[in-house]
Amino acid sequence: MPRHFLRKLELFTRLSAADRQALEGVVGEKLRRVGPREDIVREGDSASHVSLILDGWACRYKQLEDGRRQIVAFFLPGDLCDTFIDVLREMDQSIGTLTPVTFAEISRDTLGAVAARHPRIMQALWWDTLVSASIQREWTVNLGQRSATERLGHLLCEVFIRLQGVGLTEGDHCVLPTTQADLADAMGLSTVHINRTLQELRGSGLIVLKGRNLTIPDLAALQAASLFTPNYLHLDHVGRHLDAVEPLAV
Amino acid sequence: MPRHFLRKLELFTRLSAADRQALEGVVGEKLRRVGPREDIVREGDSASHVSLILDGWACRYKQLEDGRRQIVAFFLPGDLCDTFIDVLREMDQSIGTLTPVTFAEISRDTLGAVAARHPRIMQALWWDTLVSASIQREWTVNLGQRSATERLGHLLCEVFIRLQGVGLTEGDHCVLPTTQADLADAMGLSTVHINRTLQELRGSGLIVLKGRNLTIPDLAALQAASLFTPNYLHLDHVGRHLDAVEPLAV
DNA sequence: GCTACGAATTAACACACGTGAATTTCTCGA
DNA sequence: TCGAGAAATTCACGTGTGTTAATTCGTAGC
Repeated sequence: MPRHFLRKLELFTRLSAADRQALEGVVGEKLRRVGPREDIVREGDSASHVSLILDGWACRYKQLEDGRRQIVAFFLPGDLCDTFIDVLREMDQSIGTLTPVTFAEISRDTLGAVAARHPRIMQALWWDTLVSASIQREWTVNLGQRSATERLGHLLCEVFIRLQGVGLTEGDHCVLPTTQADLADAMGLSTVHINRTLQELRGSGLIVLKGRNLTIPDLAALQAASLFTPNYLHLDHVGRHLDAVEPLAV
Repeated sequence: MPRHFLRKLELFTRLSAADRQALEGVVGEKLRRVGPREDIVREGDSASHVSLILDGWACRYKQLEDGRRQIVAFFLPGDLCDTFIDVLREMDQSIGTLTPVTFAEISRDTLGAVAARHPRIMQALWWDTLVSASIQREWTVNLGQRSATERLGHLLCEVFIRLQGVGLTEGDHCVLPTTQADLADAMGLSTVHINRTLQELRGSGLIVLKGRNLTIPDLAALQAASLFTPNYLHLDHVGRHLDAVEPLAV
């Protein structure tokens, strides 16, 4: 069931059959399905649950008092939403869906128990968390320094490579189910300018975007044009770096 | 010695005398002192060390190929630099000083051992990590949605309150040892525009900035003008939220 | 196949912010 | 006290991106 998630974790470590089985059990517990543009629950119980996206796209966002919205992270299939982190009191940031989404609501107790019995899972979860933090920092760079074209190109590279990591690309194309307004909120640009920028990327042949279908004919070229380097996604880890990544006293 | 650090952790939990003593021992191990505008070491040994800022300001930044620099985080006295996180291979992001800095280089083994024997320290370290992540997300919002004035005002609110948390403010003023160029790199603005924006904040009486001395006569007013809400700093936690924050299977 | 509504696209105009460069002010060591 | 370099400030001008609003396109429902 959580094949994207498993596939992602295996980018980093090798899971045993028992590991995989344990994770599948956990995911089966409580499945939820919601439509597009809905908020995934986060009050009260939020501290006790983690959400694992099985299908569809979601995002973490913050809404300012005057209505401006900033998307600070995209959640793709296989991503864990650490909803539990800071929603303790004020829940300043929310998690909402962009498309219809199927996700598993996992109680932290359950996940904690599994992780305790399966060290590799624990390590993989850690890796995932650290990568998410790294992505967050890269978004800061993206918003702070890159021009609209670079910025959007950078995002498309990231999304494509992340989707690739969970087996959701085919050759040089993938889906891009977001609205241009969603992209605008993520990039800190207006929808009009997102549109202009997409045209520009299309015009220079760096992307082909028809409806929800995105094709990147020459990923290396798009990367170069966007000053994108994939290192921050840390896909180059394979097992032996485990010890270096493992956090304090597990 | 690590009084700022201890003070910060105690914002969140109550440490015993033994806890404090353990931390002080750890910090004494290896002190380092570097000048302004230097990089704090991060190769090879970086994965095995954590740096604790004792005095001075540092930052995490990324430099693009063409020279543009984005500061993605400020490290103030009492802050832990989780250098160990992603500098494993490519070390895409660096940590550098803004002023002369004194810091303790703590081996992760040592810190891990201490944390294992002192659960409250472990929890406090966790809290600190989660707050850092929350701040990072807020920076994304800041760069994406806020105007230059709001953005800079927001940063000043954040810095002031963080300094307050470690006892480095006096009444309504504190130091701001950064260069306008540093602020520019952090805010994704040009130095010229930082200057203009500072003038504007001065003009409206929201700040008084003379040399390195920053006064905020009416913090609430500055907060309002900057759409700042302190909730993301999670200073409202006191002990009893521990269980909710404690991460997976420690 | 037609309707209706959201999404994408386009256009005209405004302005926040960037750029380059000169000038002034600070800082601090000799 | 002076001088030199760094930081701050100011100016003139250019431009990337925002805003508003109209138009076209796509698509789901009837």
